[in-house]
Amino acid sequence: MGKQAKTAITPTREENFPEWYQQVIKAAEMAENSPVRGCMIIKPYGYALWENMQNTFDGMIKDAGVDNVYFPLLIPLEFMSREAKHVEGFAKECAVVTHHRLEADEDGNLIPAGKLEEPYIIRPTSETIIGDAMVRWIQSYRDLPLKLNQWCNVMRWEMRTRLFLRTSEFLWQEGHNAFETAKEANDDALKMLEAYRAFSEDHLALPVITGEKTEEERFPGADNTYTIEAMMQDGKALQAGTSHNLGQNFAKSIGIKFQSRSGDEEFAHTTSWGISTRMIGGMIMTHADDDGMIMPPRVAPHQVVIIPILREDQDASALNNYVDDLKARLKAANIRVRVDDRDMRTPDKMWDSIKKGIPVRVEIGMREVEEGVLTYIRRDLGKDSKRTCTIAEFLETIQAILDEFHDALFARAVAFREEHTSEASDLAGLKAFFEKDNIGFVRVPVSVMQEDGYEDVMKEYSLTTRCMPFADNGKIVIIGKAY
RNA sequence: CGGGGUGUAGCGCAGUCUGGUAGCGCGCAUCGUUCGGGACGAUGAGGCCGGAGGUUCAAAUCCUCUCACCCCGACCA
Repeated sequence: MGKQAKTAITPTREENFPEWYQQVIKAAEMAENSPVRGCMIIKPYGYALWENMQNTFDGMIKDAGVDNVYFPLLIPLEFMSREAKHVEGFAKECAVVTHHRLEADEDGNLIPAGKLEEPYIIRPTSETIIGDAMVRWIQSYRDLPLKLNQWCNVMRWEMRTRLFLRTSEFLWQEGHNAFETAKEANDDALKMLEAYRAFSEDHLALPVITGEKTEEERFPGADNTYTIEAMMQDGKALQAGTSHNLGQNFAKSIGIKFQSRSGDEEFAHTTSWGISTRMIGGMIMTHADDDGMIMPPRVAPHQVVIIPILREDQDASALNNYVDDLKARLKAANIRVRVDDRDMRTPDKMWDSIKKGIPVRVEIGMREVEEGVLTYIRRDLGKDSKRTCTIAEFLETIQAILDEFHDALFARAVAFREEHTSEASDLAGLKAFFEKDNIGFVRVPVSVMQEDGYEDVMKEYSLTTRCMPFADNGKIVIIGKAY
């Protein structure tokens, strides 16, 4: 009524984008802040999404000939210092384990005791400890390529955190591959980036620009850093995944060598590549609207929600049988379906499914039961998309509906990105764009990075180079604000 | 680590200046009427007022110390 908001989420994107983002997560029950500073609690609905993402991408990793492994959470401090560039990159944000026991003092407070001879750090990434194993596992060119991946948590002591986008602890996969030749390694870095692009676009409906990072944005110790960059609805960029060609840099600093075909001792060429729970943040900021989340169907925890609608004076058994039967048939068709039979008012269930972004909502009341039909609504199109069809028809078309849903989400995101991408030929043009409070990306010739005053402009508008798109053969660099 | 702010019911807050034994909204529970795009009424449960010490007949309120968290700046997927 009067005090009722027009949108399910307040504030709207327009009013306050960062706050809107937090509220979408809260309303969809995906995650919340934890008692541990900077760390999140991923709730069942959010974790189900992550599991689906993992399952899909894990299959792609295995198709690429990579084996899964697991290495320890703790890394000997000394390992870090083996890689000078690594120290530069991560030392400032490492959590350090210095004790291995707690003792009670006279007041009963627990205090750390048993100081460790050598402290451990909690992995910010596992390059060094996996590299240490590679040193032992690789002796001959016959041991190459060696391709390893692990799904795990890592910790980086971030100053400012935001759910999914930047948390001190986050979940990811980190791949670490070693090769005989420079070309193989570079090809591999590009191949894994292509896997990220495919995963992102074909499964998350997240359009990305593939390209190479500029020198200033490159991963410490990498020869090349490749990236997928997405544009959020506020025009900011999100680096959604990176793949690094480390050349022989890493192998040299840690000692990964092998006997080559000619019998000489050579250093391996390595790559590393990762995507994380950050991608979930990207999906939210790309797809969600002022009524909450919109889940891309291929990874959505529930693709279809069935809401039974029953008045108290009606007999539930006929409806229940009808709904159970439909559910079974959808499951048999490999559709992830949920029946919302919770003890809640019907309108509340509907809004709940909207805020959670379940792609297709099916409503079934006695009307439908009597006629052998169902009514469904697409989340992205809203109540005007309401259709009634027979059960048979629905079963036949649901996969196509979900595919169309995916395509529509993707097309909408691409259109947004295109609308908010401009071209400029020089620094003055770049400055003019951001001076006017425009949002989005500006494509400029790479020579702009050489212009006098370039750094001042970048700093003034807090801009960063996002990437040099492959599509432009390294002639263009995309500049924008970023997460 | 600098600058600013906040700790009172599950959540969001008022009360603090001007001490008098704790309140509002949402949520939660029960009952009734409701239920196809956010319902309403009635009743009810729930609080060592962040912690410690002090002043006082009396402290959420005043004083001292402490802890935690948030925001803004320097780093990052």
